[in-house]
Amino acid sequence: MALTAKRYTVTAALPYTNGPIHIGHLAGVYVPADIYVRYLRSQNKDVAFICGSDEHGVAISIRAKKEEVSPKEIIDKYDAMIRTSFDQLGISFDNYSRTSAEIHHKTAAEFFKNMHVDGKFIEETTEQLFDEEAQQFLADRFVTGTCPKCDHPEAYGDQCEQCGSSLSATELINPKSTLSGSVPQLKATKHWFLPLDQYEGFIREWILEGHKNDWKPNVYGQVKSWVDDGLKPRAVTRDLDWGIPVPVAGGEGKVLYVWFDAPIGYISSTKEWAAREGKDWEPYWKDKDTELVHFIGKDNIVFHCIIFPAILKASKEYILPKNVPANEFLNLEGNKISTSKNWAVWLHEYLEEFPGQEDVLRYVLTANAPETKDNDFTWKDFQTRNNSELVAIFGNFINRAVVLTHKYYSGQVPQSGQILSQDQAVLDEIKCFPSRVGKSIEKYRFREASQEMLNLARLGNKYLADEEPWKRIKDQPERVPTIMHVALQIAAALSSICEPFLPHSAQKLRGILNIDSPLTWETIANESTLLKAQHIIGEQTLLFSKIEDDVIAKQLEKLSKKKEENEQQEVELPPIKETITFDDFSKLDLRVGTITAAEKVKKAKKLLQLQVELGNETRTIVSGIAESFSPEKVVGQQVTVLTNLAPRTIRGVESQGMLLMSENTEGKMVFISPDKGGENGFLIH
RNA sequence: CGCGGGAUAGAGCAGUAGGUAGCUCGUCGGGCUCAUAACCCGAAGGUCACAGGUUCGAGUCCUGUUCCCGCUACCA
Repeated sequence: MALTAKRYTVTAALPYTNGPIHIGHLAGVYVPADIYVRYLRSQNKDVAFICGSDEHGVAISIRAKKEEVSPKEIIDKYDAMIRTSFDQLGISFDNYSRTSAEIHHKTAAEFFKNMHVDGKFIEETTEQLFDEEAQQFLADRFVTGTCPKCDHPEAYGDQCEQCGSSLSATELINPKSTLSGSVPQLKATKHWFLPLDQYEGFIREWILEGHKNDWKPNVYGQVKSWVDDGLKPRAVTRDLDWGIPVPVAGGEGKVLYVWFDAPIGYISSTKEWAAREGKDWEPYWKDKDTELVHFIGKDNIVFHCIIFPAILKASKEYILPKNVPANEFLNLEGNKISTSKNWAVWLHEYLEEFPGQEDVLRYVLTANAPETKDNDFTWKDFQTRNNSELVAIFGNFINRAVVLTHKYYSGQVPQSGQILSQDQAVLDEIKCFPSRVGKSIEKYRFREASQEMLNLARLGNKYLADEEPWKRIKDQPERVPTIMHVALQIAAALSSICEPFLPHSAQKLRGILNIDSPLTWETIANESTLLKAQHIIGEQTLLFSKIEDDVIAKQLEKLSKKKEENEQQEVELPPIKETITFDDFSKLDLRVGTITAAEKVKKAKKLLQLQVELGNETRTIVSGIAESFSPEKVVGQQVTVLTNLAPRTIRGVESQGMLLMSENTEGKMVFISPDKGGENGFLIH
């Protein structure tokens, strides 16, 4: 492994300025990226740590329309918020830009133009749904209508929730725009496509063969899945008024697809930084001796491992990422973090409620990072990790060493006497830590690295417990200077080793030990004396403080309040449909039935194929309830059946009727079944 | 359905050249009292999701099954 590259370009996923930053973002991307970068800097490496706000895309445009403000107001608000909170947490970007910046518009447009000139795109005109009232083309998700496969009246343009089939918006019967409610019309529109299929061989060779062993299994597996599935051309332009205008002829009224422009934002941001620092940006993206690393969450894998590399490859000269250490997701108290449901711990709120405890959050998110699978953040765990790891092990060791030094030597590092074998063992052990922690970081195993860092504090506690200077001071006072001397060396080493993980505390610790400039890791690995005899250490203060139960209780209470609010919101019922006549109603043939057999429908996630006994006959009915009930559970269930619904073939099975179902607040299906004593086949009226 | 990731002590996680199952927290017992009731030592606690198979030997390889997450929504 070893850090051999001449320079490093490290990027962290561009946060989307549609909301503030929460702990999921931090654990997945920004904290690990920051640890990695701080580590590189501690090794005196040339690093550019690049990020910025991602400010284009449909979502922002839609949101602006709904709130009746300009997109700019939204992005300005969140960009400012995100910047401040990153800064306070100590995420040490070399540059944090934004994709609405002029330099980015220029850079992205240039990329597009050059690729266009080189014939890297294919152009295609298709018919898409257009909302006259809102004056815009509709993304599939913004169209609803009747599903052509199962007649479900509220299918989305990309997928029907009822039968699970994936659709395209133009297939929907009676389509409706979710923006204005009007009926959209088909309209021809031209778009530019990046023919990813032409890059299949390149991706296969580069990742599937070249990075089989050094990339994380989740990343590698995801890429393999996409490639094996066959890559298809992907549109890189959109009909939208918010974004970077397509800079070639025929592109009027169209913008670059947000996923085309966003990763280029890394490059624009690098340019911005280089200009400010008086550097040349190009080596950071074009020199073969540069290592490019993208920190992202798992949902971004395809963009960073397939689309962006294809763009870089097409533009020549550019280097490809050395690694893309994507993390999995973090849950909160057992539930998925969700911006829309407000189910999150927001960084800006945390910073306000836990002033001076930025490092605690950094530490907890590192120690419990979702590196190999989704993990759960709980406030209880947060408290435990703070109280029994940071406070009890790390902070307490420092405090013991400092208090004893003040007590016995008025704060002066004592001259060590004869070094015994156990002292030497500890001094030797200290020297191993820089490479031990470093190795884990270089392998992107930050959880492991943080625990290794803590082991240095454990070493200190054990050393004090074994040598018992408070006893020796009575029976063997000549031993004590050596013991304290060694203990202080551990404390000094800690002040630097912990820096990537706990930058604020590292600084505080340097204050406590009165160390002016940080010790380099190289010094720690090679020298036995980090704090010389006679050095005066600083005032004793606590490095970390305990978090009491009531603080945690308050956070939990806050969350349960949010949960209640969510449930209340979900109870919002749709309005009563328009009045019908009795004749209309009597057309429905509703009968009591009993499910006698059930099995899953092949190739469908939500469907069960049921045999329903209706007195004189047994019918086959396909129903979208597989996610709420297992086949065994529904057998014997009495149900209400709409028997005169026109038969329809769903996934190759003819369904001869429909079960009446309702849904509860958790989205679980509920049977509308007759009270006890209903008889199969009898009419319901 | 398919594809990808995951399933290991009460909790969170390690464990890929297959060879007596580890770490942290928690629990229990002991020690110590310099320290933020902190620290140190020891112990209990696991049929490594389930079922088969390969092997002298499998958490580790193969097959099948189950459950969770993602691929699919303004979210890493």
